[in-house]
Amino acid sequence: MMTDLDHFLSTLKQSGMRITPQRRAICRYLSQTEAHPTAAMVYNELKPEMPSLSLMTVYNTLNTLEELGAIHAIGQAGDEAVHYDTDTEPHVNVICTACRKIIDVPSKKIDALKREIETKSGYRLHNTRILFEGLCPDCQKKSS
Amino acid sequence: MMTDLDHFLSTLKQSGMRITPQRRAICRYLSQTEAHPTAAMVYNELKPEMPSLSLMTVYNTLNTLEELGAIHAIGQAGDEAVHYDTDTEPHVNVICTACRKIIDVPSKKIDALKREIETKSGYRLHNTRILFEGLCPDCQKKSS
DNA sequence: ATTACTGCAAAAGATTTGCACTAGG
DNA sequence: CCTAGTGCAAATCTTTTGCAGTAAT
Repeated sequence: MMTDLDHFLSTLKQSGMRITPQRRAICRYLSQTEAHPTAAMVYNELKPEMPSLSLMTVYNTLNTLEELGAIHAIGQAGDEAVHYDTDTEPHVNVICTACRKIIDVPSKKIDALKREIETKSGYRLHNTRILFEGLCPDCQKKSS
Repeated sequence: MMTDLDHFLSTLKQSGMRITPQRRAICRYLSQTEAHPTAAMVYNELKPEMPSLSLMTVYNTLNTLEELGAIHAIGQAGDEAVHYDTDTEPHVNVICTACRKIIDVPSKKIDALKREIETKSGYRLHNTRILFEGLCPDCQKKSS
């Protein structure tokens, strides 16, 4: 079976990029996390087990992976920094304005929306970023 | 007739905020522009006619207007800074990856998508940010 | 052996903060 | 009059750049 980790690594290799221990660690983290991490989050998670890792390498690797289309930048989620999404299929990101949790929600409606916008605007679309903000079930309970 | 400018100013006033010449100028610019400006763009546009204006006041005012819901931040559009949108109705922003032009496109499908996501996720949604990236008609011609 | 990658330090760019002065209500 | 707003300078935070040493292929 082809794991997500293998997918990331072979994407790098096929583009002529070298597989370094740092990149391997970053890809492994990305393939295992449910979060939508920022560069700083990746760095803080991996730093303990790889003290030599520098934040700059994290930025480099995330940029490279994004250019190769293996991950997507979903922009700042109401906060400071750019969050990344390892799910590259069109889907909706939903973020809780209270606890900042981000989840992915698929929808069959996205494709039709994209085609409608393409027709109406005349643009040829190749990237989709849909973000809803709201209160997650947990935070709804807490606030009531 | 209630102009957009009046709308912005009365929103400020009703929240107990003072109407200063700077805020009036910023609101006037926002009500007249077709662009999706960043703070720096607003500043550069108004600086010639109001040399005393400071970038900081622009940030303050845009933040205030956003908190009041009069404008929306649409996040960085692939580039550096946060762009603002004076259209607060749910709609799609489409940005050209070549010339960076941003247009608004309405769609009746957004409401159904939002309801679907609300049902599937359990989140109570209150903000919508939909961004498509692609090539605008002009840039398609140029590249062919 | 090459050449790309890493990591440090410093830079760049956007946004925020502290504070004295000014002016809107 | 009194408080909020302004504008300056400096701080902060994220991200990028320059460069010498290091390591992947």
